[in-house]
Formats: sequence, structure tokens, C-alpha cells
Amino acid sequence: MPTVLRSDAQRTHERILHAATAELTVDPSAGMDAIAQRAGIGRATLYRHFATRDELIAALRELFLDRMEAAADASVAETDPRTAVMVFIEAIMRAAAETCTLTEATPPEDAPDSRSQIAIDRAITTFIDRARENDCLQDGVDAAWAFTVGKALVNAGAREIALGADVDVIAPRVAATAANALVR
Amino acid sequence: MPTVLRSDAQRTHERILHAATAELTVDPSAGMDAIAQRAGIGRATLYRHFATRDELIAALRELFLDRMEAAADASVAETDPRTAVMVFIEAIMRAAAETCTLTEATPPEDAPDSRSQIAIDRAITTFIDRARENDCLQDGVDAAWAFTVGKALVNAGAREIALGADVDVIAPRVAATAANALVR
DNA sequence: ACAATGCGAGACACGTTTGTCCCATCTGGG
DNA sequence: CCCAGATGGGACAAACGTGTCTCGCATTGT
Repeated sequence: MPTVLRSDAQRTHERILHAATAELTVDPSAGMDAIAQRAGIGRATLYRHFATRDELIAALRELFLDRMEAAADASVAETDPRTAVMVFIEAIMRAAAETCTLTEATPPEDAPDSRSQIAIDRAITTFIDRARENDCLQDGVDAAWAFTVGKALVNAGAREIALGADVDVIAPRVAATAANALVR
Repeated sequence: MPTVLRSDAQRTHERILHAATAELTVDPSAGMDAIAQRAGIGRATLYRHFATRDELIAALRELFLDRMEAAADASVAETDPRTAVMVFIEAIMRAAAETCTLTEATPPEDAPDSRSQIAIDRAITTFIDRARENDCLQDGVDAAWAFTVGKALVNAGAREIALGADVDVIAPRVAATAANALVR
């Protein structure tokens, strides 16, 4: 694998990311064979792009964290708590539908993920504090629970989409549901 | 395996159900080895109680559907939509924590599950209709979405509990969050 | 106490998945 | 045009999970 990819190889690379997202969202224990097949490539080619299954999953996770970080930054700008949640969640939802997955069976492990995790935690904390000030937080919601609920709903939405539902109908719906769940 | 179990065998049987619930909730692709280990028994013993992994999962599913059916019946009695959701979800949540799991990677498959599935569908439909009449349904919520959201939240809660959280704090919290998400 | 039953541990065969390698073939960019 | 780079397919070993079996030891219930 040279340092720069040829145009067709780059296309393949992205097709893999997309296929892996869809396949793993539907079945987190999907094998390399199933992923390659969905991507419409040979298994050998898949291994040329990602040496191991773990490496592929790590790449997906990395990509997703980037998108999440961007969504976090964008949502901190929103002053209204409810709008902030909706912007944040909808962005994440669309990201999850395109090229990424949340770690389902594999929690944050023990690695703190340094980089993006921090930005996300900060965004959530900011949102919680702001909502608390405005007294529009639902009872019993704290940062940890907000994260759990958001993750659960986005995963559910991603699953729907991977199963054929339309992003443009699911994403706003997930955002609205999350907002209702967390904010008064 | 005789028709009636000896007292110790019955204890083992329940320890298996409990351990399998916890293990599979955390990692849906957990192997028989991991389950046996968490139950504190040998792998051979596990196979004496459940001939195959599928059989174990089917038993779990069956148990859970029973509990869900009971919860459904109880919640139809509630006239207030919000209360109905909370009663329903909290009951399911506690059931999921004890001896059962929702099918994560394995959707309803193609088997309609006849028996309990019907009672559950009926409960959800009843609730939706009633809520719509009272005009207290959140925008964009229909039966399918209510099911998806409920499932996602209960799964998330079950995961927290399997990871060590207290049922008595999680169950009401999940119920409240689900109610907020679905009902105005 | 004793016989039936349940249990743990380990060995085993089998199928599936992972990851590697090779070779023939196709394709993109200079 | 041409060749380095990319791909597909197939063969392969190793690792892993499943399910079966056996043997010796512990527990139950009478």
C-alpha cells in the first residue's frame, strides 16, 4: 500500500467504509466476507485496505469521532438548549448513516480516546449546564444519561437507515425524539 | 435430563438464565464459554441445560416475551397515556434486568412469534390511539417508531444494569425518558 | 448409607472465520 | 502505449467457537 492511493483505489476505500458501516450496523458481528460482498469487492482487496478486522473497525470509529467532534463544535454555537440537541443529534445521525458506526459491542474499552472524546464530553456538558440554567432539563437527566440516551437513539436510527429507511425522514425524527427525551 | 430437575440443578438453571442475560446484553456475540464462566459453572454443564446456543437464546426470548405480555396487559388498564408508557416500560425494564434480553442482532427474523407478539402490538397500538385522541402524542410518533424508541431505551438501560448500575435507579429513569420521548 | 443425579474438567471432531500468499487480469496516469 | 498499481479468485494454515463424549467426584433425596 503506497503512500498515495490511485483514484480507483480511493473509490474502493470509500466503498468499503460505507459497506462496513451498513453491514456492521445491522449485524455487529458481521464477518469480513459479508462486508466485502456488500462492498462488491473481493475479500483479498478488503484485506489490502485494512490489514485486520480490528483495524477496519478502528478506522470507522476514528472517522465517526471526527464527524462527532465537528457536530459538537457546531452545536455549542446554538444558545437554545433544545435547538442545540437537535442540531447535534441530526448531524451525528447523518454521519452515522454515511461512513461510520458507534461502537456497539465494544464500549470505549479502557482507552480514553483522548482526542475527540474530550470535545464531545465538553459539548454535552455545555449543553447540560445551559439547559439546567434555563430550567428546561427533564427530571433526572445528567451528562452520562444524556450520552446514553443519545447513543441509544442514534444507534436505533442508524439501524433503520441501514435497513433501508430514508435518512431525511429518520434523522430529524431521531433529533426530535432525543430533544423531547432530554429537554422540556 | 430427566423430566423433573433436582433442587441444585434448578438453581444452576436459573443462574444460567441470569448470567446469559447479563453477558449477552453486554456482548450479543458472547460465546458459551463466557456465559458459563459468568454463571460460575463448567461449559459442559451449560450444554446439559441447553443443547445449543440457539436453544438458550430462544429460551431467553421466550421468557422475556412472557414478561412483556404481562406488562402489556397491565398497562392497557392504565387510562392516562403517560402513565401507561411508564408502567409498561418500567415493567419491561425490570424483566430485562432479571432473566431476559431483547433480540439485538437477531430481529424478529421472519417468524411472527404469534403468541406474545400480538399482545405487545395490541398494547402499543392501544396506547398510540389513546394518546392521539387526547392529543398528547409527540409529533411524528407512530406505533413503529414508539416500538423502536422503547426498544432502544430499554436495551440501553439493560446494558447499564448489566454493567453494574442499580435497577431501581435505571428502571424509573428509562420509563420517564421513554414517556418524555413519546408523550407530550 | 446408598443409589441416582448433577457437576467439572479435559479431550476431541468439526465448521467457520481470520489473515496470508500467489498469480492472472484489468485499469489509471504519465 | 505501457507499466506500476489495483483487483479477483483460490489455496492455505492457524485460531476460534460449537457441540459431543467420558471419567471421576460431589450433591441430593430417600
